[in-house]
Amino acid sequence: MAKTGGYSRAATTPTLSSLDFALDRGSPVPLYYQLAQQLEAAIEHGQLAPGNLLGNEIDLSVRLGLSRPTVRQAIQSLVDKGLLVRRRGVGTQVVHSQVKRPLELSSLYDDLEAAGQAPATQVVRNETVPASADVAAALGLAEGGQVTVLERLRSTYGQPVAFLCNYLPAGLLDLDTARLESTGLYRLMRSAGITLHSARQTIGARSATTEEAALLDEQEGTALLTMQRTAYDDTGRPVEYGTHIYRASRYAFDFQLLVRP
Amino acid sequence: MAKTGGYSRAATTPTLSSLDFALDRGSPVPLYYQLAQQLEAAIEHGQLAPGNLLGNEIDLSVRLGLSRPTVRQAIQSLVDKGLLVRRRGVGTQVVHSQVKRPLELSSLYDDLEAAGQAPATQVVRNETVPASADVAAALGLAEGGQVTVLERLRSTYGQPVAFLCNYLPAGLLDLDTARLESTGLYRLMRSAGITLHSARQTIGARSATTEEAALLDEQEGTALLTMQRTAYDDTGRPVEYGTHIYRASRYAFDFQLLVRP
DNA sequence: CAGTGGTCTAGACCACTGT
DNA sequence: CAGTGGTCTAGACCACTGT
Repeated sequence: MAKTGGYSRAATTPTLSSLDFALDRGSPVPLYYQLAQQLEAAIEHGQLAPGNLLGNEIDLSVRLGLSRPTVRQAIQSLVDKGLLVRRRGVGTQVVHSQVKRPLELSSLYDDLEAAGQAPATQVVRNETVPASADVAAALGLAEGGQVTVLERLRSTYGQPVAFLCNYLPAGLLDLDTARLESTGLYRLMRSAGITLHSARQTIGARSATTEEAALLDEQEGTALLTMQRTAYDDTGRPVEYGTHIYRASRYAFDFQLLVRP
Repeated sequence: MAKTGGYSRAATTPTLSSLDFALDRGSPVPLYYQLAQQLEAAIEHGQLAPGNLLGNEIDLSVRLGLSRPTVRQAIQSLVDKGLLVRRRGVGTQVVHSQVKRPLELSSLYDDLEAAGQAPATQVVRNETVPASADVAAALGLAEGGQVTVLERLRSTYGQPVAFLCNYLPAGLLDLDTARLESTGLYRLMRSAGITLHSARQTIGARSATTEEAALLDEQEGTALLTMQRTAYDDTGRPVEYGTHIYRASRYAFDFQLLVRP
């Protein structure tokens, strides 16, 4: 194989070298972030195909007029997203199968809306009560501490999808029934300045009781999907505990997992 | 408030300043990783309590004899794990509620073993067949391409827990029935040098058919938990597609989610 | 052996936070 | 205003990979 320095290097990056990245140093958007977004766009639009090598970091930084750490920061953020793979001694490649959706703390409302299903919510209960032992434990409160309990029936096209029971520390945010019927709980929390950071979820299944079947327009004994979740804000304080049941005929959990090394 | 440089700074880090971190520059373990592990241990053992401030990065780097980027790299890895929170202008704190388990691509075998349940596996089917359309699509193969199909019944204490059906590209690894009965599929894959990187999972529920009920020692119509998963290696190639059913009375999925900003 | 990413240094300036 | 983390530079040496 013929080998000339510049030529062979260019040959490993047929598409990347022809892309131009526009970096704006006047912008408040960090340079590494500008680069990451443009690389992501190039991957998404197929200009960088799966398996393509990116070219080494040093060349890339020289070509872009950036320092190597800045280029690495951009690349690392895409590695974290699962779009690129790095191998020492080999190079940085676009992954073969793209991760479509990163793992997210799923919001039923957002999921249904994203699927074009126009979710509707009926608030069945919205009051402040003393916490039972299990709720207090989940929310890190003293037993008998005040919590707001919400019960909501969520439907699409006039058919119930899920029955949601949630507990929140009283006074954490304003839980207006009208607003709860027009949007999701997590959106309300976000707009109140609460940043969700992590959650612990348990997903299981069981047969519907008579009451549950009636609520969800199913027959007694039908298989239901169940979820319990405690969500934490960015300081690690529990902000929400929920027990949900879903009609298995109308809903399933869809996850994209990334394995962190 | 009395304020003397050294004193007030020490006051914000009552515990950290009394901890000593032992960094070994002769070790092949990176310095940032040594620091991260010692910080993590200090958090786990309660020497750094939830809400404690870590002290600013500059001081920390001077005290440890490290550069600031190295200290930042250690801190960032714990922020990624959900153990620390950083706020510009405020500082770095230990989160209030610790993330017990990071999100993982769960292996039923490992989960059961970790719970002290001594899982046993019976291989019901292990053969190479042409791929059906759905299996070929999931694995990115041509329809009719060769795939290995595995059917396994997993039990603990002599009672079935799940029935697992998996498809893998033929020849990807040696799937010895005896080894499959003594360990989990993911462990076999790891020991064959396959690094799992991401997966797409769907979790749902449905009623057991007569055959499924018989397999799992349940009654027809019982609620079952179902999972479909396609797993990808670190280059993004699909390496496994599975359809699993679980006895809801004996198993539930337990997840720890981190929300990436 | 050449080429790659992994780690590390010693700075600099800035944006944001809370008093 | 002082203190914090966020971004960025311009290097250095090393470990690993594949030929």
